[in-house]
Amino acid sequence: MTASPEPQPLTGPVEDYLKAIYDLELVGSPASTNDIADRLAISPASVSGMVRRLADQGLVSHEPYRGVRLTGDGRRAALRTLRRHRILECYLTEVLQYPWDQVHAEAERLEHAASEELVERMAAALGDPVQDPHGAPIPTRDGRVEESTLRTLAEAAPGEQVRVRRVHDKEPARLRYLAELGIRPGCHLRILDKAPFDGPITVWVEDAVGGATRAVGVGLAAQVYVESEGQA
Amino acid sequence: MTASPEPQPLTGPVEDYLKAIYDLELVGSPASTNDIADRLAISPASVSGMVRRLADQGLVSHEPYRGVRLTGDGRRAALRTLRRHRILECYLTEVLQYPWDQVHAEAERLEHAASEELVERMAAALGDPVQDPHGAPIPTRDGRVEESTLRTLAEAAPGEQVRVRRVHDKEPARLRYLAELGIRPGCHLRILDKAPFDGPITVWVEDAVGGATRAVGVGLAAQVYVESEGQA
DNA sequence: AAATAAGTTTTGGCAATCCTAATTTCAATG
DNA sequence: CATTGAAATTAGGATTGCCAAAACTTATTT
Repeated sequence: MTASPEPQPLTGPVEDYLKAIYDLELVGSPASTNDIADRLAISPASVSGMVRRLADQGLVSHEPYRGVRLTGDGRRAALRTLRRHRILECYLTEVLQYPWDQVHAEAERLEHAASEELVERMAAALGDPVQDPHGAPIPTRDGRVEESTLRTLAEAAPGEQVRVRRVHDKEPARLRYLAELGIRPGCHLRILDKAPFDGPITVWVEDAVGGATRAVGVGLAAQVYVESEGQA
Repeated sequence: MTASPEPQPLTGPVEDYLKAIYDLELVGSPASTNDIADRLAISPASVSGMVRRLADQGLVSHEPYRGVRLTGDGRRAALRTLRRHRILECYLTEVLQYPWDQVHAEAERLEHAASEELVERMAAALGDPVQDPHGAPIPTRDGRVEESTLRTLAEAAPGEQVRVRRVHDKEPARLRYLAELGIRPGCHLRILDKAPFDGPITVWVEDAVGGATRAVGVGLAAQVYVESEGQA
């Protein structure tokens, strides 16, 4: 039995890069320099520089002009950070009553400073949650996640009944608006109509008080992940 | 009525310097380069460099070869950080059941990342505590503290009865040992004996189960602050 | 006053991260 | 196969923070 090697502490920026690459890789292909740059709002040139350092540290493998992939170590580090981030989000929401749209930003800052110890105490206080307030799965202590491939609300067809599983968490304004509409993980929707030419999607929100009809633009609908529950 | 100017966010190291200078200034004289260096465990050369930047930012005033003093802005910033630190310590101890000797290190990391918002939510959850687990006073939101000048246990005379008000918090090992002895803020001691030549101080610890006699070296006793409660 | 000890500052460097501008590479097109 | 446009990389700089070693100031001692 090999002792699990103590993961050396990474800097904040390094953790951010690894998270971004992890996320970009989820769709299958390696993460491109530009995508990483967009995601982190820094210049592509800076990404080139950092990617070399990450490769030197064995956290990613880099094929020039082809993109970046996490190594085993890199992936484990990314998942540790993701676990910290998502447990922090749960804790801020459930225990400290943080508003839905603010938890992401706060967790983003805390995740680099919080120790495993602290995060595990929070997880225990919450009874080891399995998903964060936006529906994202929380990696286990030993680095397992089940990242389900979900369709977005923008892809659902009229007549379908769906359950919202997850929503994007980066933009507070959009989150506040979704909350207003009553659309949040776990809620049930029926797709009533989908206007042509990328027009709005009209849905029936079961869980709103007495149910309600709402129109959602495609841009927003593309950030809402759903799971099919049947046809009307 | 002037609007309180939004304090710009400071970097972690800057906050650490300000806290150190605040602490060193408490004894009256300006903080010397070497003292700051010792406190932060960095070289005097680095302190010189940083002190210039702090002075440029108007956070400290610096008389070369004479020492450093916080300006009004610097003092306010130091107290904000101190408030964050101490509330975090309370929260970790009371809500998350952190062991006494570990809260300082965790709070030290979190204080630079936690927002006012988060800290105020924690303070509210605790009912606005006025002192941290080691007995240090918590500055109010508007930057008031009552830093009482206390004697140390090393200065107490045999026959005195004292109440422990505060203990140094930086060294986990010493804190664990003090906890073992039953010496913590709020507890009552009677000084039984003080051996010559900086020898140990023998005390009767009221609050230990059934009371107990303990011998404490001067080094440790100098880190325990007490308030007189009478003579035997 | 001169010498010395103690403390402080300056100098010159290094590492991590970021930037802009210029250059190189890849792949697609005429 | 030469051109071209997009994407990526390198070059050259800035900033924040840190350090070790050299140079300097102050204060004390002879």
